[in-house]
Amino acid sequence: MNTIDALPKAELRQQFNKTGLRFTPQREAVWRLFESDPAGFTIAQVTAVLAPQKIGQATVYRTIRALQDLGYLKWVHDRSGEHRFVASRPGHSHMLVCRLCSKAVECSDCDLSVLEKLIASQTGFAVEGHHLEFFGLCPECS
Amino acid sequence: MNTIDALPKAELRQQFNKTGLRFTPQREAVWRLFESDPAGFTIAQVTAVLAPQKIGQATVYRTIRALQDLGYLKWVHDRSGEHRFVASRPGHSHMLVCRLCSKAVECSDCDLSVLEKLIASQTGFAVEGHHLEFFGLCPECS
DNA sequence: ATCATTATTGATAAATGTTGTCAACTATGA
DNA sequence: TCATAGTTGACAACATTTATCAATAATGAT
Ligand SMILES: [Zn+2]
Ligand SMILES: [Zn+2]
Ligand SMILES: [Zn+2]
Ligand SMILES: [Zn+2]
Repeated sequence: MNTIDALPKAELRQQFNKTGLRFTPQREAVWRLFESDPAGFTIAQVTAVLAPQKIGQATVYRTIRALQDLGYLKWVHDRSGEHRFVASRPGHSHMLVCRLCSKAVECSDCDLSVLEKLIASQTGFAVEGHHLEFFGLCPECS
Repeated sequence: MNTIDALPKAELRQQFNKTGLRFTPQREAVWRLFESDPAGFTIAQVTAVLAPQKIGQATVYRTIRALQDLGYLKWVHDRSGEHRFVASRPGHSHMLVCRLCSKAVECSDCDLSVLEKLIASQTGFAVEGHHLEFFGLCPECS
């Protein structure tokens, strides 16, 4: 059960190539791992899981950064405040993270423009963007 | 120019003591540093600044965690995604972070309940809380 | 103010986490 | 198929975080 619909392999390859990056088996392995679990992984977890497949940690770091830059990976916060990476679609969105099963689902259609205008008028701050993360219980855990 | 009004030293001491913690000169020094600059600091910056005062990095780590637990320190993200700590008042709030001068101001009175209800009805997620961070330009940098 | 209690400190070491290097390798477009 | 240029992983170098512990000092009670 995935957070997002399976991403065509060709699309991802194209996105990599567009930036001069190559879509290698190692990078595909990292992506497939994220796609396999909507709860996401910390970097340490990814290296641990992929170690048997002989994928070096340098590659893990590089790939996670690349996927982030392409918008296919976003981070959410753990209870302890550390970052966990989660598969996502490119573009701005918010994340809903389950307190129990840690599943994260992406939410793209929430509008904060009213709030941003309110802040602008109250504080004089010119808001350009935001990061918003929700936590609670997913339907299955409720 | 501080983000927040100066916090009475006695209040902070009391908050520490209430939890069985002691308000030491080292802890006060760390707090004063955060209070002195609304842009906040990364852990590395704090240790660098306080090194001449012979404050060990272990103490810095311990104190930052304690201040966080008491609610007097919150983190924001800088461009690279790393955490910077900023003085704050206990309780839930949002942060407005300036893209240019990095100043962070706390914003306590924004209501997301409407949005949370919308999410609940759209996704079945029972929202319990959130983390919201704005970025843009402060009045001085606009 | 003095004291006994008990948390705190900082130096050091140990453990983790992250980035740099580079020769061998391989995905890509022509 | 081939030349080009990005990628890999082992390893080292570096950075960050946590653990230890004897000496020190803040606290609440007296
Ligand atoms: Zn759940
Ligand atoms: Zn973060
Ligand atoms: Zn809020
Ligand atoms: Zn500014």
